[in-house]
Amino acid sequence: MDWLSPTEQQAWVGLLATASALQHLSDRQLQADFGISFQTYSILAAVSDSPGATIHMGELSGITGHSQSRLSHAIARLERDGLVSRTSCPSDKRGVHVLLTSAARDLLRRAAPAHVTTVRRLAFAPLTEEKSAALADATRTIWKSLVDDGHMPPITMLDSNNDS
Amino acid sequence: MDWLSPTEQQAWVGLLATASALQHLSDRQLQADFGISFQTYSILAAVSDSPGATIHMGELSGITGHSQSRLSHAIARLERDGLVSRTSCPSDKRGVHVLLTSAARDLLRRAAPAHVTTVRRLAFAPLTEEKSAALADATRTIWKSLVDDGHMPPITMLDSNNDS
DNA sequence: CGATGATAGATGAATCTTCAAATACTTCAG
DNA sequence: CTGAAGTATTTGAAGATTCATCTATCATCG
Repeated sequence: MDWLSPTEQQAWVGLLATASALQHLSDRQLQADFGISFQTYSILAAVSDSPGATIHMGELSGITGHSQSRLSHAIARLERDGLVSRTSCPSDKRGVHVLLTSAARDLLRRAAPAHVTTVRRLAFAPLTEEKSAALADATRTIWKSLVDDGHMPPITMLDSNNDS
Repeated sequence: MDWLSPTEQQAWVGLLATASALQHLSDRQLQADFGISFQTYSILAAVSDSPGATIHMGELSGITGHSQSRLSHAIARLERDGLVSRTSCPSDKRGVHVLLTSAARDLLRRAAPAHVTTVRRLAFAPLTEEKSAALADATRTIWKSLVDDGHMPPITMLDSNNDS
């Protein structure tokens, strides 16, 4: 039985610790400046970025990586707080369309720049262009392998070809 | 206002999504094969790896990245389940030493190889040696910056003194 | 058509995490 | 030596997530 090599162990611990820390710090910033969690921001951003600014629960669950149940509870809270609305999908009445309210669009417009600035400062300011690319490459490679093995669904943004 | 560059955006999404997926899958494996969560494994491993196989709550909190409160609750559950014991530190009676029970040492001995195998398979099998090193390097660089800015405490394993 | 099995989502209970105190001990200033 | 301030940890309640289950809809086939 062999343990991980020193490099692998650093990569493993570094990956988990760094991702967790960055998410935590982003959360703190969003919470402090706009009173919303990172989760809320991610969900709203995902809905906003989808064509027609509306999206099925299932797709949203895939994009955000949340379980259906978790997403359902989260969307229920967002609906209660007046940030999204749900409408039954006309073509498939089992499905549900999630739609941003104008309050949410407003919030997103105000929060996005500060959030991007925070991510830049915390995650990318210390990295050279090459290191950022290497990070993107390594994580994309792992993700692709997870998708190929059927462990995870594909994420458009992480597909091998670059876009703009 | 500028958004992230395509590379940065891929690195950002990739980092968060990959870390979350890997942790989730590791958790599933540990849960299925040994009935313990990833969190439990991490805590037990951290205690086991510390000199004397005993550690203060505060240090453990730093190593695992959990808040003190969360750790306190988690350790209480582990104690209830017979995996750790707590003893008051003799030199500073505010402090608490956490100690593994023999059941926990046993569990860890049995679970470690399978866990390592899972991590290898999911995270490092698809990566070349260079990509693993690049991942370690990028995350270490970010972590160092977070430490320098006072956002996070240093982690010994991520200190820069190693290969590279 | 009506039964069968799959899919999308919602729900409640149990579990876990977070947040704001509370407790207990230590340190230091006066 | 006393009290004030700081440190290490715990606690309880509120909020979030998970797990198993439930409802409603769809798709297929006889």
